[in-house]
Amino acid sequence: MENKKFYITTPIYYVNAKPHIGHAYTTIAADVLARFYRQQLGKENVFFLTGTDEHGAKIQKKAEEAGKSPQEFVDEISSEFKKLWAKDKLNIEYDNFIRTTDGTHIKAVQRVLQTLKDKGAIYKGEYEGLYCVGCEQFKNEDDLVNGKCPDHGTAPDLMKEESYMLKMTEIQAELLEKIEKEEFKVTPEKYKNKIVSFLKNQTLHDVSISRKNVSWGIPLPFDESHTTYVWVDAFLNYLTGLGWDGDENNLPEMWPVDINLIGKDILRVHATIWPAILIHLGIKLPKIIFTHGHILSDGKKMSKTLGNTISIDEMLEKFGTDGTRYLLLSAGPFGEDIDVTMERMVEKYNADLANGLGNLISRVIKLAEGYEFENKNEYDPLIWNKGFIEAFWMDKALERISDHLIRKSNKYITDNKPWELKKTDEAKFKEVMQKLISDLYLVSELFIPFMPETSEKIKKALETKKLDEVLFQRIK
RNA sequence: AGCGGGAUGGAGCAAUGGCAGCUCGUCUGGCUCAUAACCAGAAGGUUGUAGGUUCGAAUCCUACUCCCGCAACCA
Repeated sequence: MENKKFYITTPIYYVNAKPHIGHAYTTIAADVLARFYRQQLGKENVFFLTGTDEHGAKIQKKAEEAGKSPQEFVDEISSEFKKLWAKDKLNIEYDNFIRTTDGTHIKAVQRVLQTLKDKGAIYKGEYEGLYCVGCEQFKNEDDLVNGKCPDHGTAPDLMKEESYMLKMTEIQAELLEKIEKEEFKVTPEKYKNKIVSFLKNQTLHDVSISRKNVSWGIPLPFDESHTTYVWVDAFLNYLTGLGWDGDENNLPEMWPVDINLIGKDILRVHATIWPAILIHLGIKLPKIIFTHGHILSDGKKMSKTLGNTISIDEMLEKFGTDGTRYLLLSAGPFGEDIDVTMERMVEKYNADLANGLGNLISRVIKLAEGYEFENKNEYDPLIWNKGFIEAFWMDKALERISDHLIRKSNKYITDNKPWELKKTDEAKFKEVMQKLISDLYLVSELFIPFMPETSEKIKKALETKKLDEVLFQRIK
């Protein structure tokens, strides 16, 4: 059955640091999907949500270090994300940008927590964790260096603290069933397998959903001495981002989520705590959790220590908005880890965009100058990419446009020599050019979701037979 | 230790039982409409190692080597 609406989300990004290439990758992919479905279903039937996650101990600490209030700090970083998504940067066309510090979000979260408490899904228990006395905070294994707090050089103590807990064990069987039956589809397959084996092999323990000594968070409505643990706060954005007020009997029309797009680092929580909350509330689960891989650089995780990071600003500067969008999406199969290096991206940029697409447009426009041609393309652009995009094969979709249209057109020009025909056989010349122009109209339409600006520029050039600027100047 | 992913011509990838293909790079030739771009042809691989199954293996099985990641409240 055909979906009549399409609701897609990115994770909301934690504002402990400025946006990086990974955030950009997820968001570009979501944007391409959203733009594609807007073409298919109409703008009003698509909702694309992104935003920022702004509470928690880590933020509180970072703000302190920066000598700012938490609110100032999160305002600043959140706006960095917004700027990066703007038209002059990555050109992300979201329908809403939610912030977990929005008043409406906070109210809705509190309402949900109260409901969960009333339903008996939340109880008072104890959270056990590694506590650093110097930081007055619980630490995660990942925060530690050689088992010691990096700030204080001391090993944290195993400590217990009063905390409210969300019942996980009792929903485990139901969750597993929903995942196995793909009522709650975790995809690609390998990630589903991961989660299924995880859920089969151990009993989920109840999770702590509050913190006692973190002030930068949403206070529990039934115990103001606790703030809400960030994950619980964050997950609910997928609902509050639609304007939901926290009443489970009054869900937004766009619900459920069609695609929760996430990176593999946050798969486990998204496939356990998030659905657990919804099951407790009696709300339908998202249809699909799509997990994509990470961006590696030279086969390794990007890290400052290794010095192999590639900044998104650097990419934008070098490749422009559409170049960056193209390169990230075509770097490898969506879902797998993709490996990028600046060197290879420059190569691909030159090969596909400058020498391929850009040069093709130049030569066709020059040849067509002074003549009139229409768009006589016979293919339906909405069908052309459909199968691929529905399968999330954005890289394959791009590859096929390159192969079937761009390379073929270049060959067609060489084979038919329109510059000669122009002098010797005008009828044939017009026929050849008409075919080229029509194919390029198709190219411009197919690129709409991927490279909206470029698509526009191509269309304009085809209509006016003039190219105002060189598309994708070759990088030396 | 365990779990997951991977190893294919110089580089990056494709091919899940049937002649090992694509892009980039290299070499040679062609073209001159175009962004020193475009087109054609060529060279280059005993598919990580060792065994096994099969008429047939990159693909299935076993063992091993190496690389990467994960190892629940890290957003």
